[in-house]
Amino acid sequence: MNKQEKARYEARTQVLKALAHPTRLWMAEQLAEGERCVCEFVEVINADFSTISKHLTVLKQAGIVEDEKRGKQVFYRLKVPCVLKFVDCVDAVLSAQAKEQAALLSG
Amino acid sequence: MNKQEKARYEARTQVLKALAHPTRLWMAEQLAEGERCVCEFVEVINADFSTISKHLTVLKQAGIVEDEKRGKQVFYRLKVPCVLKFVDCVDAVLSAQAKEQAALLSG
DNA sequence: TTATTATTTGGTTATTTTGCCAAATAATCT
DNA sequence: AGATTATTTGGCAAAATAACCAAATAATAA
Repeated sequence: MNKQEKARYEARTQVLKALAHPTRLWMAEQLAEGERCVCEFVEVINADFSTISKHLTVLKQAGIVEDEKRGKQVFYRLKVPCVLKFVDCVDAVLSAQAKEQAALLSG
Repeated sequence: MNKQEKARYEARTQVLKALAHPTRLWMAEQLAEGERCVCEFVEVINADFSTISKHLTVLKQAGIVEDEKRGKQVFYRLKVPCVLKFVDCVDAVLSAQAKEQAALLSG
């Protein structure tokens, strides 16, 4: 693996890392249904607003979301809809694991 | 978000986290082409063999790969092929970002 | 202009992750 | 049995991440 390849894998990893946090993954899914302002997340998520803001910054820097300021509020939008498809595969992994666990217990 | 929902997002996150490391993502992609024994990774990846073994354990515990011991060697296989599709989406994110950067520089 | 609201940024601490080394295990070979 | 090879496990130090608080910014309202 040369330098260029390595750089590519590190870039990919940044995107995955951005989604690899419960709050951020949840927010990304919410944004799939339409834009949200930071204040909406603040109302629903049980964390300091600075924490939420920082999570959104992580998603933004990863290129997953974009933001727009309108008045006093900042709205975030999902930029890359295919992020959703992640979840289907992840759930496939989880259900496969659940089946295995069940088989181990019963048999 | 209730407890059950929260647990679900944490489980999903575990799978994403497992892939969110350059070495692990690369190994997962290699395994998509067919099984590999640990020794093959050790030859190619510039890291201690214990490090490589631990990375494979992370992938295994996330339910992404499975292992089989044959003789002295342990072979790993990709259990959930859809993991590959991650990469397509991730690359879409990256290329969108690259375009933006280019636009910023030129305009 | 001052006050208020919405959000980001800086700083600090706690937690998690990573990677190496050394030691333990397991299978094969002599 | 003892030696060798392949891999995992335990432990530790360094690096990265996460969450909170306080302070800074920005837009609007009074």
